Amino acid sequence: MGRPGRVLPRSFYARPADVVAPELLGCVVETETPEGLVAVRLTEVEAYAGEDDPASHAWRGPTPRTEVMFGPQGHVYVYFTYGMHWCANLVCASDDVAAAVLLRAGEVVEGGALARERRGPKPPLRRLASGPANLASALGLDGAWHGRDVTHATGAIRVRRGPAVAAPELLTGPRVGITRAVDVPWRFSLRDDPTVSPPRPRPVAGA
DNA sequence: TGCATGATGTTCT
DNA sequence: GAACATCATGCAC
Repeated sequence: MGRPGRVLPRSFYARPADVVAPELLGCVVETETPEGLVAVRLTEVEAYAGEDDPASHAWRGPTPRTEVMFGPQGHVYVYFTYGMHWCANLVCASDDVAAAVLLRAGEVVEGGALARERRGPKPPLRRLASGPANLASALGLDGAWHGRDVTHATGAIRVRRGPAVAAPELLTGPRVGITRAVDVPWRFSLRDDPTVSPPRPRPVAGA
């Protein structure tokens, strides 16, 4: 009974990333593996527009790494960064627009024991899936998941619609951890939610 | 409580 | 060879 609404259809993702992103807040990402099921309610996401967005990995056109974003929407783009972390995006828009939404943080609502096992004993509960690499880790996501379809109710990864988020609970601001297009307010999060990762000061380039 | 820094490897110039 | 959609730790206050 704890399950939220139905699995989001492909049409949900067939819109610009900055439209899809805020609507993903409150929705629940589930991964199912032999180890068990983990479900995370999204509290923080970021939109990346593709080739028109200098901050996007797809900015310079398709590469072996980013070609999933140039494919059909409703798939997951998983990338490895900083030599040790996996991060996950949901591909949006249309086949010829490489837009995606980065999953930045969430609240573990099911499978807490398994998420804890994956993340180790140290992090407090609210930080099990706080931050894009932590979220991916809690869900057990890695390169093996790259390109998978998230729109099938029977798939190993899927996204369920959550309760609608009221406007006052929605917070927008600049994206985190990037050096280009830093002023574009495409970070979306739930106000006052303890699982949202703190904004960190950007390095002052050449100050 | 908050900032500075090291870890660690893939991707692109 | 440099940059990178990050995280945890350590030290200062």
